[in-house]
Amino acid sequence: MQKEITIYDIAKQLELSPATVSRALNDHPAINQNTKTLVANKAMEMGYRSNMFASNLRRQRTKTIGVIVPRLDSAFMSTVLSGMEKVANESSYNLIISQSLESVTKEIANAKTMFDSRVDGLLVSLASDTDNLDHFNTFFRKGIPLILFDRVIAQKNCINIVIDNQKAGYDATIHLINQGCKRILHVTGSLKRNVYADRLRGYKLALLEHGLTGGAELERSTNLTRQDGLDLVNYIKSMAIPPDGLFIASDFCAATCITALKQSGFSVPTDIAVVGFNDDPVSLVIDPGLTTIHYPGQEMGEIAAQSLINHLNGLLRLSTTNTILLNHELVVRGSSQRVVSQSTLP
Amino acid sequence: MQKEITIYDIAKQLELSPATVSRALNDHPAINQNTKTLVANKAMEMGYRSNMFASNLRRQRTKTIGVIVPRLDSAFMSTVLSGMEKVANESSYNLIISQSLESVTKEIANAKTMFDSRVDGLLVSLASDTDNLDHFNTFFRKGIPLILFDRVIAQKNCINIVIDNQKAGYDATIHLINQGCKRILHVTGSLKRNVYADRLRGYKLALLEHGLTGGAELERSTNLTRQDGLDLVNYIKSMAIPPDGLFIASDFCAATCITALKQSGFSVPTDIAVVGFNDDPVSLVIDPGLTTIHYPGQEMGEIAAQSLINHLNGLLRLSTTNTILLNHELVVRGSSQRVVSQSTLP
DNA sequence: TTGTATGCGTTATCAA
DNA sequence: TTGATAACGCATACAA
Repeated sequence: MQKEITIYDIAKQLELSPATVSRALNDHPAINQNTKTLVANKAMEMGYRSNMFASNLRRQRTKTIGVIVPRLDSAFMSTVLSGMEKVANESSYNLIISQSLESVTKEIANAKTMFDSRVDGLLVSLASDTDNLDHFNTFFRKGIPLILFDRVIAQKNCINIVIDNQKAGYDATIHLINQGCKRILHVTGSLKRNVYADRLRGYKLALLEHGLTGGAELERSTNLTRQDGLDLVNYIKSMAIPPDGLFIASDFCAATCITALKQSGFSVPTDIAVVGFNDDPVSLVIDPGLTTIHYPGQEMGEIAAQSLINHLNGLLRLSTTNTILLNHELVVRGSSQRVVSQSTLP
Repeated sequence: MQKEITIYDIAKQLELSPATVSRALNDHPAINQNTKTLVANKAMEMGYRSNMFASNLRRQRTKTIGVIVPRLDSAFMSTVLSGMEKVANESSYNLIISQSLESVTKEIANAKTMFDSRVDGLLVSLASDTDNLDHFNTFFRKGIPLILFDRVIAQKNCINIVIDNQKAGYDATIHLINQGCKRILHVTGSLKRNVYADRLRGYKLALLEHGLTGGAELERSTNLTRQDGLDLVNYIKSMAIPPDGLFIASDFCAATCITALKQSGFSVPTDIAVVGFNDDPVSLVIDPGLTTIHYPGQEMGEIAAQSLINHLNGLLRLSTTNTILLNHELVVRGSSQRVVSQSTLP
């Protein structure tokens, strides 16, 4: 447990002032090049490490970004986080990550912790029951940038990074219609959240455009869990006229549902064609392969982190950009392909 | 962007000394209860938040735990992280998370960042090509606790948290043997890593005990990716005598392999029985359901974080405990069940 | 039970 | 190009 080396120690050994050492270490333009290398070498030799607290205390910034997500243990979110970590790391920002577990109460507590940790900026995807952004007012008041991604609420002074969920929902539904589906059941999550409300809107629009029937019986709002996937089959069996198409807003839920459908004697895609959402790894494993909307998670994480860092460096003004829209893509696999006889299973 | 409130501001308003305010805020025993509530209320009223940097600078600790994992975007790792976050949050520790992307070079860089961030302790799962713990020497020297989990290297002064991978490998293999398999192919990852080396050892032991043939032809070291799962089928088709059992050290790889096997006309489990590892969500979705070793990820994360925090609080001495072994469990599903006719698919 | 005084390690301002 | 000095906000040893 050796003593910690400070710039004073370096200064003493080099017969310089601490101020000069500090400037040399920070590559200050007004410092002689020779002095810089001298200091750098000495620092290395003595095993110096800068004290970020002292530095942060002085500079009033932390080089830390806070991240609040609904759940850490989701395939989609882990790709997003992976992208964020990559970008943050490259710009030598640290990431403090916490999860709301889909509860606004915990989200509020997490926001407070982040505030007390004095993060330079915040990246947030909202819990399923969050109604407003009041708990981030402390951030807004202090001018700490907040970027919402995936699950967002539109608000001034706050970038949203999303895909066009309505268009994605529309694309998915149109695809089913093109495969000959006439009666399409849509299963979605909490309609408080843009991601689900927008997909539903897209679905309805597509039906409307093609003069197809929708209505309450064909719209199910669930938690999109494994169990919901299984329950769905019972619901389908209970229907007077079962659907011939299924658009489920989560791949994992869709995959369990397909498994259960097959066990109940339904044939996929012949009896019921299925489209999921997210392009979760599971969609490649299920048989038949799951048609889905590819969601660029890694990219979304990278762009969110990069936008925040750019803003912090004054390279991007939040007020000029308000929403960043990422491209999604329909990935057609076996679970929905009726027109072409041979599936494109991987 | 209002001015930041400090304990001095509170002290002035209350006509107390900053020291008293500081102590009151920290619930110091020597402070009058009335004073405490007085200070607490005033702090709340004025919108005070403590400055962690000033505090850390004084106390020489950070209330921050560093986490280095191979990949963020894995189902298993995200459950581990979820457990860690839960425990850390409850004890008001922050988590700084970074990924090595399976590269020892990046792991070294991450370790340095963590060191400079002055984390109070470190939770690490090693990259696939890490040979030793030299890059953590700076931590050892300063007495900063390091806990390795899942992918570990045994070392003095450093807790390992693992499951008994050898026993798990043994259990998986024995199960296949009990299902009548005589020729079992084992597919695993980098043998530098305990998790894979131990599983292989367990596999070999089980074969040995039952007088079954093993050998190089039946041991494949891969990266356990999706592609490896697909390639495996080609390998199997190229074998003079194909295996009748498959023990794959990763569920996702096993699942893709099953899909490919079925497409190549193999029947699972009749022709080839398959056992995976991890109890990844995918194992419930694949048809037939994947027999696997349940790996307690969430629990591992919780225990790792809790052990570290206990140590930091002086409640647990690292030297007394060296390895914490978590229970695994064989979960039997359809992919391996030959003896019982009806599968236990969910 | 409370107050005084000091230092934690940096960086920014001003001066040289 | 470098140096002296004063904060940054807090927690503690010592005094009272």
